[in-house]
Amino acid sequence: MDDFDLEQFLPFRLNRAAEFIALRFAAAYKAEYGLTRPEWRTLAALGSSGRMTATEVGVHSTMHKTKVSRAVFALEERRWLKRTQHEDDRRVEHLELTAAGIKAYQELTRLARAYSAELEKLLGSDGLQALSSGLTAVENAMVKRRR
Amino acid sequence: MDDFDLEQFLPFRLNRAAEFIALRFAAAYKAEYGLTRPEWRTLAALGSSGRMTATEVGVHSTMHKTKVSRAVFALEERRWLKRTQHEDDRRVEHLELTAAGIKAYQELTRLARAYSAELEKLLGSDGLQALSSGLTAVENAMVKRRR
DNA sequence: AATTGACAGTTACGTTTGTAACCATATCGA
DNA sequence: TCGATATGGTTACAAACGTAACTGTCAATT
Repeated sequence: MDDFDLEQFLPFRLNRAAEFIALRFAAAYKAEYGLTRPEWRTLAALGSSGRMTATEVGVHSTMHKTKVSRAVFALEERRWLKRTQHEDDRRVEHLELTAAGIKAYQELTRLARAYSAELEKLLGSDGLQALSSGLTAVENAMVKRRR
Repeated sequence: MDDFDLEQFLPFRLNRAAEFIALRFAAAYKAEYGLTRPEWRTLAALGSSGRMTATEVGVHSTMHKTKVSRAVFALEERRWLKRTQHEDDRRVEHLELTAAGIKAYQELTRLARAYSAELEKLLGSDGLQALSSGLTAVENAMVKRRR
């Protein structure tokens, strides 16, 4: 009917691939821990980088303030995270994982690593390599076009 | 603190890239036509393949029934799409774009093509090539793991 | 000191989503 | 021919989301 093909359109393909790849992993932390994606990301950010502010978490994991805010609240309720006030600037709060949070983080990163290995098998190392360098190109473009 | 890095984790990278790439295009059809993504996808599917059922649209564009259902409703309200009943099976309805729908489809595919060109410049043809073959690998994996 | 503007984080509100239940119709098997 | 089961599509409900407005605090300017 026309020569446009949704199947070939990069935004569509990228979206579909991301949904497929990310959802399979999300299912794990959702089913086993009842975590949302923003919560998992916040946990991962704090777990790997240690103490951070909410804004820093947002930058690190590319999430909007409100998502971070809600995720922090949820993790705090679960006692996986505690806040402490910055002394010099009372607007800022430092976020840090509790012992329980660190434990959860470690279990989840174990899952994440297992999933990475599974992905390598699923995509083949060539496929993985191509995808990774394609993503790097996108990431470079993102920096350039940072709004 | 640990050797896991969210920044390196493929599901995260893929998600972020997809958000970036798709959102930039989505902004266009959202701002100019007030379309949602499911609506755009449905329009694109029907525009390029002609008459289809709702289920077929869902398969073609990997969307859940409910998304398709709502998108069809919205497009119908806008008079961009009309339904006709299948004679042999009254559960099924065939979907088809109206003249206005086809016109919108054509304008949007023009936008889509322009965006594709812009992406090539943004990512470089090497980056684009890599991304595309990486996505192909994911797509092959999706077929294998079709749930 | 008072005013202004910027910034960290939260909250309210309307929209979009996913899950599951649902209706209507069709098909299969006894 | 009847009952069970499957299928196409819709709807109800709760959860998640984005936008924008908000609170509280800080810094700069006067």
